[in-house]
Amino acid sequence: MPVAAIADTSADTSAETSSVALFKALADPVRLEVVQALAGGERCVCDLTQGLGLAQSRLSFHLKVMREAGLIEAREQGRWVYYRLRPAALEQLQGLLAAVAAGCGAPAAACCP
Amino acid sequence: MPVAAIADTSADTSAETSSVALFKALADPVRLEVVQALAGGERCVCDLTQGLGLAQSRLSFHLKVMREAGLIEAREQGRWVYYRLRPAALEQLQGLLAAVAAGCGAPAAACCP
DNA sequence: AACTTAAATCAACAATGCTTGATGCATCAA
DNA sequence: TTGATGCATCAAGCATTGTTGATTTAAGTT
Repeated sequence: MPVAAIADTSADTSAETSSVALFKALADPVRLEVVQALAGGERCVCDLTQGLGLAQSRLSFHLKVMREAGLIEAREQGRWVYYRLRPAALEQLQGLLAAVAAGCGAPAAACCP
Repeated sequence: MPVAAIADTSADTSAETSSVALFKALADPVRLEVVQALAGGERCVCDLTQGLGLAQSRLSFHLKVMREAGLIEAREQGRWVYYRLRPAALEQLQGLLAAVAAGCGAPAAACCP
C-alpha cells in the first residue's frame, strides 16, 4: 500500500534532520549507489531495482533508511513510487563540512601540563 | 605504545580513502562531536577525553575508526598524541555532495511501461 | 631502578544494522 | 471480480559495531 505507508513513515517534510542520521544514510555501499543513481534526477523504484540488481525488499529497506533520515523523499504516481534526493539535506552536510574544514588547520591548543 | 602502533594501523597517508568509509566515520554521535572538537584545530587525546567526558578506551576506539577511514591523522609528541582532521577527506566528501546535488533536480526518467 | 602517566589494545558482552523470504495491500488490467 | 504487478513490511537469522574494564606499552619522572 504505497500511498499511506510512505506518508506515515517519512521524515518531516523540512528541517530537524540530524546530521548524524544523514551521514548514516550515506554510510553504506548500497545506499551510496542509490544516491549516485538519484544524482541524475528522480527515479522509480522498479527502475532502481533493475538498475542496481538488488532484491526488492533489500532496496526497500535502504530507501526507508534514507527516507527516515531525510536524505530522500518519495512521490507516488498510481502504481509506482518515484524517489529523489532532498537538496536541503545535501546542503546541510556540505555546510557542516565546509565549516569544519574552515578552521581545522589551526595549530594545537596547549595540552595538559 | 603510541608511536609504533599508530604508524602501523593508520590509513595510508594520502588518497584511496573510500567515501563510504568516510561517511561511516562521520555517522556516529561521538565521532561527530570529536570532529566538531577538531574543527578548531589539532588537539591532544587527553584534551579530547576531558572535553567530551568520554572513557579513555571509548574515545580511543572512535579515534581509531576515524583514523583508519582516513578522516583524521595523528601526530606524536613525546608522551601524548595530537589528532587533526585531514582536509583532503573533507574535500572529497564536499566534492561528492556537490556533484550529486548538481543534477538531482532533473525530472523523472520514464519508468517501466 | 622503580613509579607514574598517556594512550593503544584486548576480551567479553550488548546493541545495531543488514539480508532473506514470506506476507499484505494498493493499483491497474481484463 | 479475478488476476497480476509494484512496493512496503514483518520475522528470523546473521554480521557488524559499540561499550566496558583490564591489560600493555612507551615515555617521562624521581
